[in-house]
Amino acid sequence: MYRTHTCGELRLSDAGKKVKLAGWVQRIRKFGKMTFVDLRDRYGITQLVFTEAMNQRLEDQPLNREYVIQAEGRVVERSNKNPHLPTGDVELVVEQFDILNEAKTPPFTIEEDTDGGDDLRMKYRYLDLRRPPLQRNLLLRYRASRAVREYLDQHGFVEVETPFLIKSTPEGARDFVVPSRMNPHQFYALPQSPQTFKQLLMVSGFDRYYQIVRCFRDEDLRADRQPEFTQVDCEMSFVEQEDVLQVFEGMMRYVFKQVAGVELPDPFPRMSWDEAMWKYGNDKPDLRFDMCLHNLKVRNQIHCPAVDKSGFGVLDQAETILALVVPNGASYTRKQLDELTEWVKRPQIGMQGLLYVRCQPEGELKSSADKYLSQEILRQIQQFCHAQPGDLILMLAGKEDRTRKAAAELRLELGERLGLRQKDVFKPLWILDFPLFEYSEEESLPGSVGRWVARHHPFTAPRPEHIPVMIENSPLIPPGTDYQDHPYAGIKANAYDMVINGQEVGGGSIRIFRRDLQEKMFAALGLSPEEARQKFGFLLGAFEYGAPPHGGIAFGFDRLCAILGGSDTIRDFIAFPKNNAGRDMMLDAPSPLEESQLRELHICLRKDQN
RNA sequence: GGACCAGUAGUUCAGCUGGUUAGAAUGCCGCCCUGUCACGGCGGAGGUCGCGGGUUCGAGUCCCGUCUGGUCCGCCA
Repeated sequence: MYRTHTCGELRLSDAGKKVKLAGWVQRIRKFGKMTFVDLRDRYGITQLVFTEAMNQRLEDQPLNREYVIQAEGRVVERSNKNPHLPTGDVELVVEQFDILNEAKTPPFTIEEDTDGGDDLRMKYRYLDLRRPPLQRNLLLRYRASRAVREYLDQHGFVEVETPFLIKSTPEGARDFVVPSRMNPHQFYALPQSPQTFKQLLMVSGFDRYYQIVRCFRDEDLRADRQPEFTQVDCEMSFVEQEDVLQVFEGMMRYVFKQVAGVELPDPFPRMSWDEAMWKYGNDKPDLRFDMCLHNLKVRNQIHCPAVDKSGFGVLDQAETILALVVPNGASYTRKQLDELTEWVKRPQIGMQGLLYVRCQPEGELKSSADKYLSQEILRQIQQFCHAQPGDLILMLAGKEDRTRKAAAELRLELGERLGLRQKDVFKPLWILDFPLFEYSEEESLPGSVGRWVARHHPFTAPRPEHIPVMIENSPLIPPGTDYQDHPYAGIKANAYDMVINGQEVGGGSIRIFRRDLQEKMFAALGLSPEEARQKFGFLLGAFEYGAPPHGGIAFGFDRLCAILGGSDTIRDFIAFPKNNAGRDMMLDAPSPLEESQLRELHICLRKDQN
């Protein structure tokens, strides 16, 4: 037996016991005739004391950081207690010890806060994972996955595994691809999600399915995006949107309660996609603070008469004018305002500038466009935005899409600077009534300028009242017409996203379950009947054998864990993550293959163009 | 596909308008220390300034290229 106790469990009540501990040497404090050693395992730290003879033996068997040792001795009450450690009332007086394994000096400190950069920490991930914060994160992840399973199990869901080696799909993200040795010149794709399989399970009658499953998407990455990531994938039969929302906000309430001790609201607030875009400029609003957008002018429609023919070109020529009110922001200095202006002019935001109106406490209005805008106009803008004396109005003007996006970003930035995005506050909501289609100008169909692409995925059902619009109209967008005027632009999906604190944690839809509508959808997306049969024949076939109405949802599990842990970085919640180029820095993958292996796969590499 | 930032000791970083022998902290090694817990004190070792080219009397510093890492836009149904 290597140990009788862990390094986190000894207390004053254990004093006098003879125990064995094993773990890693965290830190050594040497004095001439005695030595203290902090011994660490995942349960905690216990101080070992080497006195007299034992201290002598350290001369022959010196210890160092991260050595794995075993120590035996008596637990005693400390004369100097350490209130910072749970085990700080006691220490182990070592009577015998063994070095189980020596260790090189690690390249960074293995402590609560490390001195290592991301690069090194990823390369030596097994060392980084020794650190308490990462251990806490992985334990939180484990608790979250258990809570998910408990809840879904209690609600009659069945976990079913689906294959990883599947068929490439035309819509959506780029597929990761796996060559088939036994089928020369043919390739599997790794699933972007088990979408079609879970629908087939509904056709099979499984009724309530879930899976905590890895998904793969070969797209460019971000700090919070991994090429392989984990979803909680769910599907139910004989349900409408309302049923799905209730089951899964219940799940989220259960998980938050179990894992973080947080009570989420019952029910979750709901907001249409249109309202979210109008008030927050964003389909995943952060409701931890208000500061809604004020729509002074939208796509050349005047909502605040003061900005109509104001005589100020920036406003008069803008397609859209949006404003934000910073409570008590009138005290912002010129320097702070200039800084915000620079912020919106960054290429990623891309605005020409930022207009501001200070509502002085005495009632006077001071604007960066005083030369052009009268007090009367400013007064009307103030009233439109419901700005109080002492507040600051920030205005953005320009093209609708960019301006709305910039205003949304500015809102979040201001919320951040004002400390309104607290880590321990959780504001969930549902976003409903998404557009079914999105316009893509890159790909065109014959006789059409651009084409429609599925905003969610091609299996999403339209809202029932919009089904006729889809059936009765051609998806083609004739040259010379505006796609925004096309009937398809107004079709809403029977889809829903769950948003928490400005992050999309899950999304799903009621699915199409009739062959005719599914074929119409494929046609709308520009898939010929032959292509549709080739790519999705199995699904269309299944729909001919009694497919029940069904719908579901999938949650991004990595991100959910990060939110539960109050962190922005999902990498810290994945045991072995990849960097932003999709590289595993520890394995140094991906890597070239041996020629023999390529030959076996019937693959020959071609030189890059240019 | 594009933009920006960084690369200097094991590690985290400083190094101004180019100018003598490239610094700090921490870690590491040695010596001293019986109550520390971020122990303390004294001493020491440790550098191809990412790589290649250029400008210059002279480059860590300026220019060009390249590689690596990071962040973002596009992209991610």
